[in-house]
Amino acid sequence: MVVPPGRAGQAPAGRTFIETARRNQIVAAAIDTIAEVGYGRASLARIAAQAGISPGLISYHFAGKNDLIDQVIRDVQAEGLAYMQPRIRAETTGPGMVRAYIESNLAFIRDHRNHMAAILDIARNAVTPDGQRRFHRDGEATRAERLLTELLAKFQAAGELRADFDPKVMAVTIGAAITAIPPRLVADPNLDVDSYAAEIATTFDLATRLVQAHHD
Amino acid sequence: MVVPPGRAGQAPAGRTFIETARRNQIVAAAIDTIAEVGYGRASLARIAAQAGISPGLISYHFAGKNDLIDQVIRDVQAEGLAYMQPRIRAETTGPGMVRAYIESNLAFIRDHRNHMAAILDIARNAVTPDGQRRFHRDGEATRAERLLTELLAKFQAAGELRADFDPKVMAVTIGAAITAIPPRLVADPNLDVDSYAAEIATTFDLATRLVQAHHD
Amino acid sequence: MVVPPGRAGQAPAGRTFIETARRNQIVAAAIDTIAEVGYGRASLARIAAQAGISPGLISYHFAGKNDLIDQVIRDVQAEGLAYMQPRIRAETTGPGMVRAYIESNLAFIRDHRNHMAAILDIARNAVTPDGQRRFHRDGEATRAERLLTELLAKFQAAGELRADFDPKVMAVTIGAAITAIPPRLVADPNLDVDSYAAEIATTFDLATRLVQAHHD
Amino acid sequence: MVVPPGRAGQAPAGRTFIETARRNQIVAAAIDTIAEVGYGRASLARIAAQAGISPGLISYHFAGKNDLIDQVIRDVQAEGLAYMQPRIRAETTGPGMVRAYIESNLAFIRDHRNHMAAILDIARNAVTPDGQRRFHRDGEATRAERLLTELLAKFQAAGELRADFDPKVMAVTIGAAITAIPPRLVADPNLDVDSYAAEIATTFDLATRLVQAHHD
DNA sequence: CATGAATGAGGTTTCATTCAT
DNA sequence: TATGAATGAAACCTCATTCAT
Repeated sequence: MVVPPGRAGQAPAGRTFIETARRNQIVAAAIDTIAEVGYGRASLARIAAQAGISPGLISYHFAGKNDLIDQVIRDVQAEGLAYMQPRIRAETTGPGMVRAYIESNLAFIRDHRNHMAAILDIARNAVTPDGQRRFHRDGEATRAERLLTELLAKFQAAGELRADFDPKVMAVTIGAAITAIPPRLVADPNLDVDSYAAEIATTFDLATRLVQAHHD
Repeated sequence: MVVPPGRAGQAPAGRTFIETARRNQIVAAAIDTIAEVGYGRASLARIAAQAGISPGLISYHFAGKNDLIDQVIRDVQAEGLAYMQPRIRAETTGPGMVRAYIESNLAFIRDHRNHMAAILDIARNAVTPDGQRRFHRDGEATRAERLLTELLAKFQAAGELRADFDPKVMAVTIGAAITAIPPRLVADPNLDVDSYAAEIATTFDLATRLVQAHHD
Repeated sequence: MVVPPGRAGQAPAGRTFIETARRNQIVAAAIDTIAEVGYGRASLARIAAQAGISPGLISYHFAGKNDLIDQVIRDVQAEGLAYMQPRIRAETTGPGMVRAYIESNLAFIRDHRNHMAAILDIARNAVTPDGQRRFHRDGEATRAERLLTELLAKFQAAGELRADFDPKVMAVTIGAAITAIPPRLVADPNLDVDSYAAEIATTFDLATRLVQAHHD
Repeated sequence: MVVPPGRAGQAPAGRTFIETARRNQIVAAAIDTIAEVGYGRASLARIAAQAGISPGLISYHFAGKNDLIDQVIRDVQAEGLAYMQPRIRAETTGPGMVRAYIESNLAFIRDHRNHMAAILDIARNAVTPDGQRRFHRDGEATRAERLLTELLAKFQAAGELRADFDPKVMAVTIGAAITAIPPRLVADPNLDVDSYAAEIATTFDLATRLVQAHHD
């Protein structure tokens, strides 16, 4: 059902081939389960059933539920960045970068329907044993958000984008527009992601491009 | 901690004064608890502790957890619409409406920090006993989203906004930009909502206004 | 809904007229509620709702749930005996007594559909706070059963009934045949109690009458 | 305490040996608990205590309390029918069948003291979550009652039993006489079931046999 | 490596009972 | 007298986690 996570096949130091395969299988099952029923209902028993294994095996391969969830986050983030970064870095103009960021991000979402839905749900809901949120604490930015903020600021400084927007706020806004899509895509598999992408890209192209002299 | 919900003081038919007060107190405690620990961890026991009452008392005043949650949704939605609608309807121009929508929405959020955070979390996470999502099913639009879609289409038809954007996609995008704020505001109470609002309003002003002739 | 319990109107020593009326009203509501939903689901709140009063009022008039239940038993038993005894005592022959016992008992049931259903359900289910059964302990016979046992033995001794049956076993058997009816009558209000009564009376007439000489 | 339910040792498809043993153990504990304290007080916690296990383990092996109760019913019914049917079918005469029905039923009760007491209590008290009775709805006959009704009608048609009794009413009456025994046997372990059986068998032999010509 | 059995904590809910008004 | 608000215990059930095999 799910495209296997990107690190599949890699065997990090100290892990056997089988162990790596099992971990990847479990992570994939976790992604599908969370995307389908939400983080709150994604019990280890359900994830195990999705993977066709016993619940105890998850505890054998991961230190606990949090450890599994961390691996999901790491895998999906790594895969997403691997997909997006070359496409963004290939752009040399400000507007080109903005468009590439949006379109590559949504293309990744289109091709990995459950991955982003899962980690967004995790980010919003996962808690530590004492009830603190495990992610999005203290308003800290996500990794992608920090990258985008830096790029926007760089092209502003180069005079390639409108100078008078706050790059952090714009990055948050663009990020919000993108992260609105995955849950809708899960709920409606026929959603036309590409046309959403084109609309959103145009929206933020207009919002960030250098303003022309004009007559009001 | 929380601004009391808007219906406070009203005693609907068949409810005593004390009952109305208690229900409002419980709804307020639910809003604060959900905003703080998330819907998934907002057990009736925790909400009761927040309100300083026994868990059983919540069941005495509400038919069940779903009934309480429904009341939270109704109260916050009613209060939000009561705040926003006059400010939006007062605008007669397309750009004015877009700005008023964004700014009134964020002003409401600024003044009722936990309310929107709570109902957004509920909308994303609440499920029926059989595991179906109770809200946001099948990608259906929220009430506010439908309203904004209609307004955008109306001003497009009137030639007051750029004609070639999809009003539904734009409404989703604007909604996403706004709903990104409440969790950040909860996490960082010093967040300057007004400056966020101004930035976002400008962003979507540029994205939706009639495009001037210009030289690329 | 229910025919008011028989003691209505009597004001035992130390009880005001209003208090007696209230107690009778509550007992009647308890009978209907137990007959409808069973003893296990007949909470004080539900009985109070059936009576149109508040739950606290029941606690005011009765020392506790057990006290109320005891009153139900006493009232229904008293009323039943008041109806049956004269009809039974009027009979002078053994077979006549057997028939009168069965028919008067079922006539009382026919005219007070919920009363017997309620006390039978209570007898089978009511427990003390420490979990012991409150009635039918140690196989002790009911009041009606003891009466019937004595009558059967008397007419056996008089040579009016078959001598070689155990009067206690026969009383239990007759009692079982009768007590099978009330729950069926509650479930099927159209049940023809009179024809049941005639069949059962004939059955036990044949079973208890003096055996004729006959050829197998 | 209880004779283990009849399916013990059988391992239905998909169940491990241990699981089958545990399920049988839990069913046996449920039977004893229900017979002792009644269905209403037979909480899963009490059944677990009776079995010497934790309450959660019952939920692990059964989908819920209803699932466990259903298994109790199925096991006891299957075992009872397996015991009674051959003994009844072996009889070729009407009076023989009536006697065999009563005596085999009570012999089963004598040898499985708690089994019938438990399922009778369940049948009278078990309800669905919305308060409907789960068994004995709308006065519908039990399985054993239907069987007996058919047999009585068959032998009536064959001229082997008195023609002018209603076979359904007679079946209800015989069933009532039998089901009166289990709770008494539970309350008084010294009850002489066999002599009860002989008395009851004679009672219904007289009530159903062909009436001889006689002089009134 | 892997399973399935088992536990104990915590969830929502119902209910008899008490008490201020 | 009567109400309705309130409590705390106990019900069923889910779940992360541990452990013998």
